[in-house]
Amino acid sequence: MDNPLIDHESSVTVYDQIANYLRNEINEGKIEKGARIPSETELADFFGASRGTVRKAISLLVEEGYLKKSHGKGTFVNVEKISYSIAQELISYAESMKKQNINFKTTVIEKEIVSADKEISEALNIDQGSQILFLKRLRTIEDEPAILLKNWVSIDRCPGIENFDYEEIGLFEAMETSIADKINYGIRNFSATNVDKVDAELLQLDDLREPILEIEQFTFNNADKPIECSIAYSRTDKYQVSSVLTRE
Amino acid sequence: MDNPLIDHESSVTVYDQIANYLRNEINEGKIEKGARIPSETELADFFGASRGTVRKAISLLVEEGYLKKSHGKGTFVNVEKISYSIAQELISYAESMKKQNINFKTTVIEKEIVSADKEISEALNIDQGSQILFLKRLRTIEDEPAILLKNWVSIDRCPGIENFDYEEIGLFEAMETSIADKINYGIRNFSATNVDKVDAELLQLDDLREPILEIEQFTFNNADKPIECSIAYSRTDKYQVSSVLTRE
DNA sequence: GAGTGGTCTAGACCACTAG
DNA sequence: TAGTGGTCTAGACCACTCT
Repeated sequence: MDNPLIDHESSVTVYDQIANYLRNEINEGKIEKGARIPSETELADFFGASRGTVRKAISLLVEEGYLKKSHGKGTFVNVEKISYSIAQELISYAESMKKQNINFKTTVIEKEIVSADKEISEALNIDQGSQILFLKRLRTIEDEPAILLKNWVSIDRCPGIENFDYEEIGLFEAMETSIADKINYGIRNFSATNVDKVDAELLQLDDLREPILEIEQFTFNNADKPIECSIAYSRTDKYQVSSVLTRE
Repeated sequence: MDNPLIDHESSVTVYDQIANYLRNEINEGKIEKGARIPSETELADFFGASRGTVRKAISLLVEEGYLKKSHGKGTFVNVEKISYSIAQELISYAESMKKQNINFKTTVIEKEIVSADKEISEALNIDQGSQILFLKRLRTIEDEPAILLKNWVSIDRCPGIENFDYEEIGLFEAMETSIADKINYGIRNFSATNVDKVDAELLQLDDLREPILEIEQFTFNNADKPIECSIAYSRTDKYQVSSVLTRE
C-alpha cells in the first residue's frame, strides 16, 4: 500500500517531495522550533520510502538551514532559519532581498548598447568592440538608496538581453530567460572604495569620502565563458551584506 | 580480496580515503585538468567499494570544486580549482591563507585580559564585567600588512584561551582546543570603513581616508551562545576576499 | 540497553548523452 | 545502443547519546 503523501508517478523526486513536506510543516509551525523531528527510520516508515531517501531529503533541509542533525540525539528544527546572502549563494541582489522579504524598487539610470573597451573585453573574454549591454540601476529600500549596480553583459553570449524592462525584472532572471544554458557559477570580490560625485549623489552620500562596500562580480555560463561582469556599490547602513556560515 | 588502497581498519571512512586518493591524483596532475575520471562503477570496482560510497567521495570533491559531474557524460576534473574564501566557509583567515598556500606571518600587537564593557557584553550575551581575552594581531604577507584583527573572546565560554601563543597558533584552533564543543557557526558582516591613526599605521596606509574592508564576525558554540566577536580590517590590495559560488 | 544518526553494501531501474 | 550519472531500495553494522 503506497503512501498517499508520495506520488511515485510524479516527475518530482521522492526525496524532494519529502523535503517539501517537511519544509512546509516547519514553515507552518506544525513542528515547533527547536523540537526533534521523527527519526530517520520513523520517517522512512511514514513516507513508505527507504531510509536512504529520507536521509537525502533531510540533508537538503540541513543545507538550507532548516534542520540540524546531532549524532545519537536526533534531528532538530533550527530555532533561527539561517539566511543565505549574496556572499554565500549565487543569487542576485533582487533575489536576496525577496528572500528576506525586503521591499525594494529598481530605477534604471542608464541602459544602452555600447562596444566593449579593452577592460571589458578582457573581463568578458570577448573581442574588443563586441556589443555590450550596459546597465546602471539603483535599488532603493523604503525610498532610500541602498545599492547602485553597474552591469556589462555580452550580447553575443546573451542574445536579446537588451529587450527587457529592468525596472520590472531582475538581470539574472533575464539572463536565464535569454540563454538556453543556465548561469553556472560566479565570482564575487569584496573590497572598499570611494565613489565619484555622480554616484555619490545617486546613493545620497553626505560626504564624497564615505567608504562604500564594493562587490565586483563575474558570471559564467556552462561553457565556462563569462557572460556578465558588474560592480555593485552598497550602502551597508541600508542593506547589510552578511554570511551565516557553519563549521565543517 | 581487499584492495590495498583502502584500509577498512582505519578510523578514516572509506569515502574519505577514496576522496583523499582522488584529490591527491588531481593535485599531482596524474589526472589531467578537464579530463574525465573513471565512471562510478569503474571506481567502485577499483577501490573494492560500493557505488554509493564512491558517489559520497565524489560529492565531497564536487563540493570542494575539484570535480564536476555531467549527467550522461561523466565526471570531470575542473580546469580551475574553485577556491573557498572566508565569505563562503567558516574558516579563519589563517586557515584560508593556508589553503591558498599564502605565506603569512602573525604579529601579536596586544594580548590582554579585560572586563567586558556594555558593547562587548551585549555582543557576547554575557554579564558586564566578565573576563574577556582581547587580542589584536596583524597578519603580514611577504612582510606587507594584509589584515588587522581584533578579537574579543569570552574566557568563561572558552577557559584557558588566554594561554596560547598566538604568533604560532590560530585563534580558531585555540578555541577548538579549549572548548569541548566545536565551533558551531558564525556570522560575518561586510562593510567599508576608515580606520584610526594607530591602525592606519599598522596597516601602512598612506592616507588615513583610504577605504578599508571591514568584516565583523560573531562565532557561536553548539549551545548557540556567542563565544567570540571580532573585527577584521583587510587591505584588499594585499589579500582579496572573494567568493566563488555556484548557481542552484 | 535502547534509540539515534553515520557508514556501507549489492542490487535495481531510470534519464541523459553520445556514436 | 551502450555507457554515464541520478534515484531508490532493503538490509547490515557501527558510533554516539541518554537513561
